[in-house]
Amino acid sequence: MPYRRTDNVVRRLAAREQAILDSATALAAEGGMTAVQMTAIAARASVAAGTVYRYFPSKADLVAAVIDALSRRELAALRDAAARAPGPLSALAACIATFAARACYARRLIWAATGEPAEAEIDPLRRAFRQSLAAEFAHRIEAAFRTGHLSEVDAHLAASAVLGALLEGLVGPLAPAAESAPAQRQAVQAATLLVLRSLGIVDARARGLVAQCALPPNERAAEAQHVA
Amino acid sequence: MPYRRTDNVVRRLAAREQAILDSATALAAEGGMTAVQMTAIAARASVAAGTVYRYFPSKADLVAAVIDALSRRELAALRDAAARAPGPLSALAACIATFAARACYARRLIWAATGEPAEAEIDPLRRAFRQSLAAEFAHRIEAAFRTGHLSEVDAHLAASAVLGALLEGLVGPLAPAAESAPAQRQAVQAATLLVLRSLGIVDARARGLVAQCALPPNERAAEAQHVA
DNA sequence: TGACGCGTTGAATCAGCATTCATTACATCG
DNA sequence: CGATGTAATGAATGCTGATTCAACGCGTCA
Repeated sequence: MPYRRTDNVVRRLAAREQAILDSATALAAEGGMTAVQMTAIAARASVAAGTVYRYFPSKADLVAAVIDALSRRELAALRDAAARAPGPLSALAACIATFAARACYARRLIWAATGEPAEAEIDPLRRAFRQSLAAEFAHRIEAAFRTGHLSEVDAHLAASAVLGALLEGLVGPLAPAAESAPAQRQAVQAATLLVLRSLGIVDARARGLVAQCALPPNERAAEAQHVA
Repeated sequence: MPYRRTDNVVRRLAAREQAILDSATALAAEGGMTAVQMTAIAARASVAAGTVYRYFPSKADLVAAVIDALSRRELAALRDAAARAPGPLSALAACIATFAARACYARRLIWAATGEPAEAEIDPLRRAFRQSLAAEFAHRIEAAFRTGHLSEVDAHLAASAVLGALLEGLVGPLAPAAESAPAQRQAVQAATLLVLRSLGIVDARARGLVAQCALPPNERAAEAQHVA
């Protein structure tokens, strides 16, 4: 009878793969892309360097998996936030505010996955990540526009600009180091407001939308946990 | 009598230094940061690898010089555009539109100098470049705010967001490849409009400002030359 | 239990580039 | 024209970090 993998073994293998993935993610979140090195990843996952290659054929593939997982989590959160909203306009606002808040909490990781120096090999992955975020925004922008709530804009351009503004304003190296939680919340709201106004939503209304989006603090904390 | 450098020689040395600088800049503009390699730079400047080190102690210093020169050129252009404007609000608009237009023309170079993967060593330089651009925007935003033309905003945050929006919308990899000159001009105007609105300038007024900023085509072409 | 296959190990290998330096070519000067 | 100091050369060196692979150990099966 041919060799078969026990359930137990299958589980251990899966756990190990996850451990490697987590290790890589944690390193990225703590030290940025420069800290994502095969030996470091292996060490952190309590595994030998060669073992990593049994699970991921190359570093690029591993990083791809990390970014892919992050991408799925973030997109799901955005869609979820949008789905809870009563209409297209608040869905758009919720989407933006949610991204801003989450990006702020998982700042280093998001920056590593979108903006930081890295090998050329993995650049396409980061592009894909940005692409999907922008596409999500574009989708919401178009929906809100169709119901007549926005100035006419090129949704694609606007979505890119929104993404860039949030990333640069909140997670990039120019953004001030996160001090207190309230300060951070305020930054998130300010950024969201800017972005909503850029889409042609008048100031007063934009402020209303931002206020609506604010989640109760404990719920936000819970989300932050999940991101980390 | 001690050895002295003839004027002629001094000139040749300066020319060579400039050639090296130009070579590095051209490589960055054509192939991005990955193409900026010492041997390639040397070859393009018709010089041996070692020679580059007579002029720049390390690659980081050379890249620093490239970015510094770019930074000075761009900042000068922004200040110049602002100085021509009749008041703080149009100065702000001019500054934004000018950056947008120039970034669009020197797209690859600007992207290499601000957003693209690169060695960790030179990351601080890129940060400094972004920093000075953002500072220039912040300065104009504050001036315009003091004359009461803008919504209240955190100038620093707003400036970062503006920079991010323009970079992501116009020069980053998500931005559509530049087709025709008119298409590009339109993109520049659309991006400028978005950004002005984000600062709380109402749509109609923002459109007026954008229209004012449009330069006659030949003048823009001349500027583009200078950038390249 | 013994034979066998799969997963693991980690030191050795490989590759890409920046950087060095012994040598060569050239300028300056008496 | 030598003598001497300066600039240029480019093959060799060094470093960093991904990737490989022969030896090993553990789990599976008869």
